[in-house]
Amino acid sequence: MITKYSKQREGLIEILKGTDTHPTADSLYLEMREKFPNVSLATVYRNLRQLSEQGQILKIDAGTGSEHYDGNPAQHYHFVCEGCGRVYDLDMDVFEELDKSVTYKTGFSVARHSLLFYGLCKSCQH
Amino acid sequence: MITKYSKQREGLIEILKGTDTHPTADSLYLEMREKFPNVSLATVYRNLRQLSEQGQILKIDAGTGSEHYDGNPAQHYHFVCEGCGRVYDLDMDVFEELDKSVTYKTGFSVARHSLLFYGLCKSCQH
DNA sequence: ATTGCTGCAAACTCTTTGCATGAAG
DNA sequence: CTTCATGCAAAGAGTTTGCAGCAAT
Repeated sequence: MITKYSKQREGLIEILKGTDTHPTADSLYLEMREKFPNVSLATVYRNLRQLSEQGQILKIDAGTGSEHYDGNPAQHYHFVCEGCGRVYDLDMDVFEELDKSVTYKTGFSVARHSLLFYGLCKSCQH
Repeated sequence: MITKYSKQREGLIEILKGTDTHPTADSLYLEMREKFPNVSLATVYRNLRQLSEQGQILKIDAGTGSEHYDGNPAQHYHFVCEGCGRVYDLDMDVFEELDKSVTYKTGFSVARHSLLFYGLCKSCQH
């Protein structure tokens, strides 16, 4: 898991840590092109994969057709708007004991869980 | 949302209601070909989509690359094995009030939630 | 007779991979 | 000078769609 520095990866991390909009690879690519006009989509994907495998960022499978990425790797929950596809952070307590309790019940070794809420955000309701 | 009867859709429902293995479209297709040797993958996909839009079955986005389908449309939770990719039903209480509490906190209209646990199942641990 | 469903093939979207070049250590 | 990262293009996987014929109402 040795890694060499790259401007592109650094830039990607910077964008991700600086937003709470949970962008997809494609919109990250568009933002990246402003700083790095020649960056390729493949580089964005490769770095996203590496960073999420290292636990530096979070991959969110929201069921919107493409993955969303979260610069905050700490356990927290999300709301997915079925109107606009946006993903929102939720400010609510994490169920800390849940994984252990499932492990106990099932005999499976539970590493983590994901909790996603679906519905319509404020702008998509009216 | 008017629907005509079709043997293929009937057969698909039958397979789905008769298993708890949460198959993917592709493995459902393989099973379908035993009853309907000429059925096409497109038909499987079209019916899966229709049934899940009607709420007759559940689509589970487990992050394994392809969607899994569940013949039991009642709210319940799942465990995804990161070793073999299998999806298991969990026998645990549903957090009934959760959606309402998120609605209250955020102002979003929450329709449902999905809770997935990740780890290794018994056969994949040793 | 009308409308929905099917099979087939082609198209589409998202993501990964092979390869030659370039940058980091 | 060795190894990893990049850009490009091509390939891959999963899913959807257009269309002509068929089955259900």
